[in-house]
Amino acid sequence: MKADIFADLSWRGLIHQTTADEFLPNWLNSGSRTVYIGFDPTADSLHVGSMLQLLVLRRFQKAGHRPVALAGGATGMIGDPSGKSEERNLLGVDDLRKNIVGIEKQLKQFLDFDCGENSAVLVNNFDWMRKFSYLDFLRDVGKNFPVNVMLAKDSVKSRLGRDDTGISYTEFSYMLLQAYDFVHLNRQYQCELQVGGSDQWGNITAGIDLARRMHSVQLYGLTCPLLLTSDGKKMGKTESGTVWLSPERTSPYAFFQYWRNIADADVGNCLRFLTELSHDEILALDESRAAAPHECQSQIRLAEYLTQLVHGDSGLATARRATDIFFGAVIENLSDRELGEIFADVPGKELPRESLRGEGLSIVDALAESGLAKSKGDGRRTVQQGGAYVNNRRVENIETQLTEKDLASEAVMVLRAGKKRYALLRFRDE
RNA sequence: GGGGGGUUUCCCGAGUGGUCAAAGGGGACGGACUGUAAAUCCGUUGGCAACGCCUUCGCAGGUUCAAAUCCUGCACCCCCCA
Repeated sequence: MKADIFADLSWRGLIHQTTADEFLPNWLNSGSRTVYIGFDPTADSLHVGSMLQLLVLRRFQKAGHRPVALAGGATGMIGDPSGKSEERNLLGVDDLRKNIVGIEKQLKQFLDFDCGENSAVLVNNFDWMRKFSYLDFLRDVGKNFPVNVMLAKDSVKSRLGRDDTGISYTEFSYMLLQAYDFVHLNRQYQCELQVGGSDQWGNITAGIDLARRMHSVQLYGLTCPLLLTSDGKKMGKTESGTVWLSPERTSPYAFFQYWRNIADADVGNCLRFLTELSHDEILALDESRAAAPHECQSQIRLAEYLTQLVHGDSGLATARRATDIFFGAVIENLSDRELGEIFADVPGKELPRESLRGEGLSIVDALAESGLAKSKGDGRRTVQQGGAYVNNRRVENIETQLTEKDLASEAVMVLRAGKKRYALLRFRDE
């Protein structure tokens, strides 16, 4: 085998729990194994939390194992109660289908599907679950689940004995589906190891038990820690929402900035969990962070690495250029298209081009129109306090009139109030 | 059923006839500092055709040259006694 995957995962802190601590290291190093992780289609894109799982799968592949990525078309219809304090709303079938398509696209991006022996496999559990009749499922699968064992699982226990919320039969049955997936993948692909977040332990062990009961085979499980910040919150959530992998939902710039702003206390874990940087480089970054925290070398390396990985070279380039501009570089000689990319997250307003002719448009009116100022008085104040910028040049004079020569590109002008609040004005011809 | 207190600008909260666009604090915003952090400091914080004008102090009327402030009615909230 190419590398000692278990030792690497362990060094990175990616192993939370396994079903066979003694056995797994040698087993993984002595042959190519098939490993599976499931992904929930709760949205049409994966987010930062599931990225950790996906990257673990990728690590397995790079170490010579065969990864199976499962999109939960069937399980998504039911809803995993693990880690949820309340009953879920079921997703509509159409949404689900759309989500599966989006997620499969992302899974393909991280795994190699064309590398011979250990090419990745993409499956959707709807494909085999749909064929099951309810009666068959109860006889073949349900019979193997003692309810008293199911009741003891954390995911179920945490929902029982509460007055405000319970658990439906549907969600209660969820673990049977996931357990059966493991058995099915074992039969069809000789999959023997299931990996998941630490909240998946109950579902994974359920699958291992089921395989033993149905086919007398021994399977294995490994869980990873959840990606949490040092104050115990889920990573990848900001005030403005979740950080997604798809550029439609989270622009490369916003993605880059998320990592660029990770707290010192968290960035070490992120480097270990989410990058494939060498141990030496990570240790060197740890040292540089202790010695010169203000240089943010760890954050920058992390942001560049992940943006490149998720959005590619061009995404990274856009993010970099946007970063320069968002932090004050004067904006000139750009095209409408480039500005559109860079300011993808920025609100805009259309105005007739006519307003730039003659006298021009006063800076105060422009701020008010763009929404950066609540009123003209507010805009006036912003200028007087030195907080108004056009194309990142500070506007000193309250009397300033904007004309066509203030355009940053063919038809767009970039307004800014304060350090970070931007807005675009687009001037269209009549 | 009786008695008392309250309702103020984004929030809390002062103001009890003119000097009130309304103290103070919080929040927010701008500036400085800084590591794109935190803290700190300074400034701003109803609108506008702006040394002036208009709108705002629960709602609707009234007294007055002048009302957030006084009177009447209404709505809602709180407390005490039955």
